[in-house]
Amino acid sequence: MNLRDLRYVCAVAEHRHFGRAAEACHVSQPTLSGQIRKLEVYLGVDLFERSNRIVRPTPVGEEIAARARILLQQAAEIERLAQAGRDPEAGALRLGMIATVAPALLPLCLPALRRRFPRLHPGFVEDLTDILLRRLADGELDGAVIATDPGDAGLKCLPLYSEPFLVAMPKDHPLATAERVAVADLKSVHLLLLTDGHCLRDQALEVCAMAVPPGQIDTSATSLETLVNLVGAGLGLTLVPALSVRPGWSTDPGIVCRPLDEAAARREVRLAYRTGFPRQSLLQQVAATIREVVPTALVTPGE
Amino acid sequence: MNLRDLRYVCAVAEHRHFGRAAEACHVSQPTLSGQIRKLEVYLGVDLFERSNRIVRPTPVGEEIAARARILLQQAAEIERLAQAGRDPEAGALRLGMIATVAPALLPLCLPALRRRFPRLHPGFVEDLTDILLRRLADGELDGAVIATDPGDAGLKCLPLYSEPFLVAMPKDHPLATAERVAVADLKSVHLLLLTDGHCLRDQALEVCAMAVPPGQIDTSATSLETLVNLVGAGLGLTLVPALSVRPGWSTDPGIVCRPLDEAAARREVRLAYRTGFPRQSLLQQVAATIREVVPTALVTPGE
DNA sequence: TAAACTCGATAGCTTAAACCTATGCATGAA
DNA sequence: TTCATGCATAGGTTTAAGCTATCGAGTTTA
Repeated sequence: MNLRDLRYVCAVAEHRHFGRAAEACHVSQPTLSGQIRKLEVYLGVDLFERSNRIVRPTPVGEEIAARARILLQQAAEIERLAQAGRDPEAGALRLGMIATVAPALLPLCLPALRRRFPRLHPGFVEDLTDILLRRLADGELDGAVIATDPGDAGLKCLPLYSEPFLVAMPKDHPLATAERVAVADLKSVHLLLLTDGHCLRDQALEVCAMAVPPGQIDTSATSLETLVNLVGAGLGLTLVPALSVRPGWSTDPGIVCRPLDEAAARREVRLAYRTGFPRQSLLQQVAATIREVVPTALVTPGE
Repeated sequence: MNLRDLRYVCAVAEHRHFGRAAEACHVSQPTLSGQIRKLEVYLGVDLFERSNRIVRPTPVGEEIAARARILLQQAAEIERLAQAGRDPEAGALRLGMIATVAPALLPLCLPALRRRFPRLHPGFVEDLTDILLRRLADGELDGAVIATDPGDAGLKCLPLYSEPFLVAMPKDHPLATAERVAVADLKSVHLLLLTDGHCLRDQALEVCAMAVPPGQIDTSATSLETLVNLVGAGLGLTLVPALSVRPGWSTDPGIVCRPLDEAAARREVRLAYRTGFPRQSLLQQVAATIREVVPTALVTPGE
């Protein structure tokens, strides 16, 4: 049995005339007759009663035609669904972001994404890089904004922006007097870090060319916000990604941020996705949109 | 798009593996891959994400597979429906009967039909021959028990039984003394008839070789029962089909029935049906069943 | 009563497409 | 590096859906 066969049955049931039904189906009358006959043999029932002048559906034929009509409507529905799905800028797009990016980037890119892709329903998840990458690989996410090379096979990246680290310190800290901070000076200060798993923790340590300072585990924070408050309380210094710096910090917790003298003290923020993901062109446009809303100084040439 | 294609989509969505899905569909892997690819091109959407080691339905693919599953179930339902309809002894069978047959024949044949065709749901309509034949031709009835040649093109008949007419008269009527009544004697009696349209009226007149007796129109009855009561009241004589004779008549209205000396004074009761009717074999068995329950003396050799 | 007409069925052929086997190619594991 | 896995591609075969032409039963018209 076939969708075509069912179309033929419906046509004959409607027109009660093989010739006109064939015309409606855009096939010749013998073709339609043959297919109907074949279906009748296959089903083992007569669907139509062909007395000489008139064609009449049998009770079974009537019932089958009625159900076939419904079925064909649903088939058409599926095609319409596909048509809607053909628009890659429509539907849900599930994105992940690492915790040191999301609070700074979301307020910037969300309005832009809404404007640029009005039919898109973006969803956001904030988590550690490893967890985001696992969910991405599992198909739970369509993309993830991270700051490290995913390395993982089957994933690719689109560059978003290159973000320098700033040193955050209390207003009255000795290093705050200079315009820039020398990386070498950081070795002698008390560096506050995020908890394990945050890429920013590892990157901060790398910039300072330090291993985990023993005995500092108690000062690990779970968010940049907390970290900055700890700095304001005079517990130490920390590195803050440029995009996360807030003007309010200087007035409220009394924090100043100074750039480093090392140009390499930065992180590359990128959008990771599965190589097989079918809406890659959408992701490229999403990446472009994000680059547009990030301060131009940070944006890398892009793909 | 095709039912087969949808089956393939469901299989891949379920197994998440082209090879195993192909196996489940009893086709080779390239065949299945090709068909899926073709459907994707036709629909204009990727249904599956083939990253190297894993196959995953896209959101659209997932949705389409879910709907396809429902659709395929309904298609299977149609086939099951046909299978049930394949049994010609099941379902409704709409039969008509003329009014001078139904009251006598129904009580005889209904129990037998129920026993012989337990899955059949026979329905009965009692009306005049012409109306029954029109409804038969229109497809509102599947068969009609009548006592005349339908003549109408497109209809055929199965013989049921050959029914002699008896003369019904009051107990004390002069003709009641003889064992048989001579047809010639009927010319001089007052013959009571059914209203116009009943075949029995025409046949009674034919037996008596009479035209409509003028001035007798007021004595026309609409049922045999009434006619017999009129006879009992002494208003005249009438012809009664053998099967309609009731033993109670001799005690209650005081009627006797006598056979005629003319063997041709009878009617041929038959089952008419459309030549194109698909369940003719069922009708033949129904006719045979009716012949079995009619007193053997009346039954004709049959088809 | 014959001729024309209607309409579904049949015959014979053509073409499209579904299917097969064999092979390629990319990726991940030993 | 080699092997294994798994989907895609290539080329050829077969099924079946399609066509035109024609038949034949049953009506209608002349």
